[in-house]
Amino acid sequence: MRNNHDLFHTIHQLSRQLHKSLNEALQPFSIYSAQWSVLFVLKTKGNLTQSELCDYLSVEAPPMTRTIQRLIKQGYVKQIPSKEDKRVKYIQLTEKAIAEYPEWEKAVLKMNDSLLALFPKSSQEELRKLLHEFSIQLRK
Amino acid sequence: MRNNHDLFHTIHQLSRQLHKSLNEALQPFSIYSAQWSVLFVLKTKGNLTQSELCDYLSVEAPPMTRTIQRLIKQGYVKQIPSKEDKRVKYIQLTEKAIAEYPEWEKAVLKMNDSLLALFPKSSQEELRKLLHEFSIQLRK
DNA sequence: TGATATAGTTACCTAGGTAACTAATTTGAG
DNA sequence: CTCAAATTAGTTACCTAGGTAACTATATCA
Repeated sequence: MRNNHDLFHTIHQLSRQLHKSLNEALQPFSIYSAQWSVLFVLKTKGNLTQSELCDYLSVEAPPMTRTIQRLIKQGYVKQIPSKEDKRVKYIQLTEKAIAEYPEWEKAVLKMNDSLLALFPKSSQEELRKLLHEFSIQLRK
Repeated sequence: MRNNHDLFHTIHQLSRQLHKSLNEALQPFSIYSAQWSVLFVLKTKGNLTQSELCDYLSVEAPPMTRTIQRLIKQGYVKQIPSKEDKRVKYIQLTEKAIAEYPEWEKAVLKMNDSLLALFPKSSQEELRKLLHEFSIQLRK
């Protein structure tokens, strides 16, 4: 019983800590973690609609709208109206974003590595596996 | 490399999902997860100062001030000025909070159980262990 | 005693959630 | 086949949660 509180609390705390580190790594580039997550998905998956972005990142539509509007203001992303469905907007990385992406990625990978440096590779794998299983069970 | 993004993303997502469930469980009582976490610590550890609460919950002082002020407004908690140090305020559960606590706890435990029901006990233990180790490594 | 540290607050920031809405599309009953 | 009803994509407004910076008041220390 006590243990479940602790388990959930540890997950929550870890999440905040990782977020904080990510934001530190991205600070020199004036982007925040929410924006980075969108840029990352777009870079790896190609152009997506906003709802596809929501699905990939498991985020509701309203925060996604906000993040995208901010990325547009920063000139990192463009909204491209779909021709088949007038409701849909595809999100596309700009040249500027593609040019700067490697720097962002370098900073993020460096931070990730430093966070995981002291945590054995085998434990990382095990943790990844367990979290994934848990996460799937929750969705049932 | 990709894997680290996934690992961190999964933790983050899990954290939000658990939070959401906790808030659902607490909704009938009009308290939110942040308030519950304070009530829980006070019940198990006894009266604490605000900074002790911050330490236990790994939360910065300003959000703690807000959560406590809300609990005061709801009549669940009292601030008791320390006699030795005029800066310090001890936080104490009210009679009302102590009376209602068992209901809250029942709802939370029920939700926790249902979230973990499909996730084998041994995996839970393993996950707890790994998260704890990781979390300690990060603090180094 | 003057400099420094600590407890708590205030103001303002990002992140994510729900509810209510608009506009466009899909469905299904007649 | 058609048109009203239901669904879907995205936005707006407003909520909780947590963070930093700057501040006040008190304590500690050199």
